Amino acid sequence: MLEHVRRLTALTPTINLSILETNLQRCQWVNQFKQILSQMILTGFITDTYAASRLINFSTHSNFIPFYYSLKIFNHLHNPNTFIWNTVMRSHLEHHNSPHQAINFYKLFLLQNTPPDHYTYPILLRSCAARVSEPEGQQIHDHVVKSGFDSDVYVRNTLINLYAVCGNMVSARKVFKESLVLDMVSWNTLLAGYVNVGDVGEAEFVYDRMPVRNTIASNSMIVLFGRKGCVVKARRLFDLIEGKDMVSWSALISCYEQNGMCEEALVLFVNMNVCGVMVDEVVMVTAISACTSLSVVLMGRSVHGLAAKVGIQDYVSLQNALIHLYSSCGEILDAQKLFNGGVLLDLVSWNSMISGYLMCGLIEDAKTLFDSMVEKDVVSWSAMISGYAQHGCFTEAVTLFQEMQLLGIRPDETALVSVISACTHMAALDLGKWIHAYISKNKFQVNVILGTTLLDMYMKCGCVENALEVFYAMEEKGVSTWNALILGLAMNGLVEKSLNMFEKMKNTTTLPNEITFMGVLGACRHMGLVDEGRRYFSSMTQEHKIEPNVKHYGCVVDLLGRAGLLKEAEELIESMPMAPDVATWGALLGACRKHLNNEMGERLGRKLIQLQPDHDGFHVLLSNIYASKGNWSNVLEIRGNMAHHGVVKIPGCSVIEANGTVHEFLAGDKTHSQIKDIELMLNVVAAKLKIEGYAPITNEVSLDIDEEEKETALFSHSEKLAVAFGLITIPPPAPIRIIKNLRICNDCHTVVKLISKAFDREIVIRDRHRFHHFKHGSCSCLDFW
DNA sequence: ATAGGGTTAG
Repeated sequence: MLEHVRRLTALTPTINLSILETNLQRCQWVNQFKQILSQMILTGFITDTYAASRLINFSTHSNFIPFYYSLKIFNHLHNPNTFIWNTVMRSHLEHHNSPHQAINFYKLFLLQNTPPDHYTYPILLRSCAARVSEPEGQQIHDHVVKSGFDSDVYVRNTLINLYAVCGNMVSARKVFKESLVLDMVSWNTLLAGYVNVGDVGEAEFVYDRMPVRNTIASNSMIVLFGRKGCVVKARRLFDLIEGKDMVSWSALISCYEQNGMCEEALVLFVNMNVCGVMVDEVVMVTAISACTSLSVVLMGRSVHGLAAKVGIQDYVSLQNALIHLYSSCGEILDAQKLFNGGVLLDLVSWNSMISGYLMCGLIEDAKTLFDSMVEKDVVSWSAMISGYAQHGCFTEAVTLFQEMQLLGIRPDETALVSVISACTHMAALDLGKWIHAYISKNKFQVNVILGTTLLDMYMKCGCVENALEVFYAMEEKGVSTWNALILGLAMNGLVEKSLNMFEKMKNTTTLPNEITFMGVLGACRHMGLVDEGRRYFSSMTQEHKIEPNVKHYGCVVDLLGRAGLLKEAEELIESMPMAPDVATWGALLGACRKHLNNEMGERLGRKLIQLQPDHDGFHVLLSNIYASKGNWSNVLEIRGNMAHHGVVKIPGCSVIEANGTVHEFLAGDKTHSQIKDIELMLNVVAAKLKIEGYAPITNEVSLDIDEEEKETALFSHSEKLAVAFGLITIPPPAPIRIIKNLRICNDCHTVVKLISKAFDREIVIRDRHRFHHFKHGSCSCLDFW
């Protein structure tokens, strides 16, 4: 080592201040720096405090010298002066993102009996501000007062900033008021504090009383107006600014963007370029974000091109925004190209790419990338879990959540929401309850989204009591919360309570939306409240100015149809501004059958089968109409057509009893004993039905099932029907598979309707899409939202 | 030396 040093110093035997300055100016590599350092140690020049401070200053400000070098030099100094201490502390704060270390160095500094100067405290106060740590800041404030630097205007301004950043405007204002000297920075800092806490009144008060209003102050006000949704005020202020700078434009553009006025944001961005104002990566990120919201990939490409032209395309934030843009617009290859070619990628880039893949449905690619990550954060896990949940991979979502638990990573709200929604879809009540307990145990804040998701889960799993508990415990409730409550109660048959809750909602400031009215109209339908249904329907359009959607119409058509108002129902269908969906027509056809209006039923049924021959529902509805009149030859004709069109489906669903017990019915991982109960039930029904003299139309149906389908599910719907009519015996239990995208078919409906009639028992069946509520041999459905 | 603008998971 010593030999090495000697060899190096032999090249430049002497050193003094001017040689040091020259050498440092030329220094571009770590080895050159090492050479200078060795020389200084060997000549003893390092003990010259000023020379040492030049060396430290250089090393902390260069980007090629590792920070531990600076610290090593620092440790070798015998008597570092205040300047050197300040340099090291500032370096921790500014270049190494460790304000905590800056404060630790201050503690060492105090032990040295070296007096701090007026540069020392601003550095420390900024460190506290960076950590948003008011108690630490308060301590430094005490030191400031003791050391007498509290009259320094720089120190006072950084104190105002500290309290402002921590949101303590009382203290910020106190420091401001007690200042003998106030400059523009003091005013702007106080103003920025009120902007930070979102206090428009106080901010305007300060802004109006400023002796001089410069561009920085006006820009702050634009930001505030933008955050508060006062777009017009922001624009007016922008137009009044004499010397608009890049930040003024940037602030207004992001004001538009944040308030959903993305076209205006882009127009302003183009204008900014036309006016020859310089653009940087910050304003470009905002512009790209606006392009993403509007899905205008071409505009995004031109911003990308501009960034390349200006030479700032390598900024990580810009690349991340572009990855997000391209994957949102389905241009996943462009996103991938950016990601693979990115030089300076960060965690956000990886997370954006993962969510980009997920957005495009490339689940495997997302998982591969996720697995290859060396360092994952909560966002990575949440993105992956919620991606799984959104694509119906509920088992995978839950498995990944459990993996995350095993690694001891605390999930965030997104992960919890996603996994609860997976539980909702799978009717995995036990796991859902476990997660609820986990949330309570770990003191997670149950906010609107999380609370609503839990409430929704309990409602959709039939646990009304638990759902209500969650509802009442929630401090803040959003429209989605009320919707989950109102719809959930209606779904579970508590219709009166559902309507009561809607009346309660009217007393709050939360306005109902189209989903709320789905619940309300659905409740009226369950109860057969024709007048109320009509009234709510008109209040939705008249008072609340909500355009009814297909489902709203369908609901009212069903309500009218059930009440026997077939003509009115048909007229409503004809008045619809959009094409009626299958359920709407189904409601009217079902009503025709119930009210024995064969003329209308046959007319509509024949028309619909012609329009949509591949839909099993219409065939069944028409055959039911014939069956109710005993026209068996017509029934067989329609059933034959069904087989011809290949529309016989395999069903699957879960049955939820009023007490919340969930039975997997026809599919799902359940024990044989539960199936046996159902078998037993069906056989009893079969016996009853036979006595009542139903015709065995199921002969035909069971023949329609092909061998392949038989292997897929243990209970095909035709077998069930056959069982119900006592025509065949149940085959020995085979392993039951979970069938995805379960859908209750019409024959399954028929069976359960019969059960509900025979046992005079209400049954609620839930599949992936809706609740089926069976009562007295008829069924009404409420769709999920 | 202290004051103003942006992005990612749902």
